Amino acid sequence: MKNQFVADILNEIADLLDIKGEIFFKTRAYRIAAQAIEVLEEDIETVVHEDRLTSISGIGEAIAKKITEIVETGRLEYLKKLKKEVPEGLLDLLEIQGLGPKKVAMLYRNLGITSIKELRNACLQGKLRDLDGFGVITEQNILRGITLLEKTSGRALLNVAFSDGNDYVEYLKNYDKIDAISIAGSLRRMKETIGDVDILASSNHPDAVMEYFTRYPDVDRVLLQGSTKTSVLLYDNLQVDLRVVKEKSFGAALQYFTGSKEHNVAMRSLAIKKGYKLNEYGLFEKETEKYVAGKTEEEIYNKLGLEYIEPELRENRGELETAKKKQLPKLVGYNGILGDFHVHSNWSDGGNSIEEIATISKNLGYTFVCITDHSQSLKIANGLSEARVDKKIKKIKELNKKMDDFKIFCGTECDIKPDGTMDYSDKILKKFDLVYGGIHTTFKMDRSTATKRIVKAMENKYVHALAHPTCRIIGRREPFDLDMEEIMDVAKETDTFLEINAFPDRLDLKDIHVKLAKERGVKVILGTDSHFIATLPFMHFGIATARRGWLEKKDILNTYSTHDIEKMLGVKQ
DNA sequence: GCCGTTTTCGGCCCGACTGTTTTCAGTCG
Repeated sequence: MKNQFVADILNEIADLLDIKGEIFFKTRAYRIAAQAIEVLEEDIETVVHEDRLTSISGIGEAIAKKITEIVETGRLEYLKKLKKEVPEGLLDLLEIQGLGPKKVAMLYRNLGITSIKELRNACLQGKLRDLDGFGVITEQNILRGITLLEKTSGRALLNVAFSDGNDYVEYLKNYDKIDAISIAGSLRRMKETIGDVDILASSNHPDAVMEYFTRYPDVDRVLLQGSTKTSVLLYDNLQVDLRVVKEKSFGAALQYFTGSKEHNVAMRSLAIKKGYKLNEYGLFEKETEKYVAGKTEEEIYNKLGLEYIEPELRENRGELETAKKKQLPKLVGYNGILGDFHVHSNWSDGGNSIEEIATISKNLGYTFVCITDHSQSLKIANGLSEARVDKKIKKIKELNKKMDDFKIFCGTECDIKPDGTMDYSDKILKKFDLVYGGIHTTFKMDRSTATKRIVKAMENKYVHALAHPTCRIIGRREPFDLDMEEIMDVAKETDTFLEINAFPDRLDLKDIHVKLAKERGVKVILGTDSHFIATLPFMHFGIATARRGWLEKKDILNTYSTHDIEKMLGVKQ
């Protein structure tokens, strides 16, 4: 059973209880428990069977009992009972911006509204304005919220938010009343998807800055405007928030608005334990309210007895404890990668020649690139027949002779067939510098069959690496339900590298699996899966994921010299 | 509902903005 499945149920309970009007702290307890399970690195089933649930912080007797029931029966009576009391459609209403549990409950009790469709009709008929706390403007805002929800379905991919956010910051940098500026929020943490872009600035003229902010050419609509916080919606439906603070609070605010929420809660608790109070304006002595720190993030972390924690680590996944012991990893740098292992050329379904890919790679500062075209059975992608493999190897050999200080590896992304065998014979596989095994067909498989399929591929002695291990496509295809612990163990035994596929809609392995790999001693390989040279810079997002998984240079094949890589892959000189 | 060398009961992170009010509740992050 997936941990996510259990976490989703607990979050659903929290939402339902919220609408029922339960006390805030009870519903929060369910959300905290859900989060604890989401970041859990081991299988929740194992924890249940070994009776260790209550040893997880945030899970007590009552929730442990419910989790046990979910794991053992696949369902939960309590949830069934709640759903009888609270119509399920009300959960959809919570997704609408500006609607929370109190208002949703009000709509249900007074107007019997249980779906977005009914809500829209009620708004259009002006039925909401007579309810306590509602008005004409609320009706209009709800209608807008519904339209937005239908258009966006929530979150943006990292690359979209990254380029929108950085463009916006460049625009703001031109304004002389802004003293300091930074991206904050989940974008600074480089999370795989971004709900909205947070930008933080320091200035002594906040109102003027907000005015300038709202005049950005890509702004469709100003959602709210104040002197500390202003939100706008861009034409591509991404929301951007700007906060403006005084210089001496910039570090505290940056820390606070970078999050994650869970990291901040842990930080605040730690501050309280040490006799301080931490908020977005600074770190203060609890008794005297005396300002202690806040100009930089570093001084706040240090005052609390912690090493500086990189934004990518701030997810409350053990970073505070490790920072206390001064044992945080020295994360791989964004310029620490020497080449891309996963690139398709026009020999299969890519858009560029091997020469073009090599030239651009060299311009990016790389010392190597690996061309990994598809294998023969993937006809739709013009996979290479065995005869064409020999031709391609010959071609790359010739190109390498002409290159100074740059190496083109000849690889393949060889299809792993449903039974776990490879799409090329060992005789052919042997000829490549690097063999990725990758799944491109038959995605509907149960956990044990899918795990066996991948394990069998990794056990092939000519397979060096596993491409996009869970095969997810963010927003479009669910990941394989895999026994990740077994995958990790076999990867370790067979010296198989697991890929972080850097393409923004894959980012596969994802951060928590990367961290698991590191803890299991499994090495990682980075590739963009580019089919056009324009996407080679997506490597940045793969590195971000590596950093979110606590990886250092030594954990990643791409950081080694060409000579060392050849040795590690067993390439014939 | 969870948690605890300040507590097994009484806390639980907290500030900004909006829209509704006429001092505040709800929502958001």
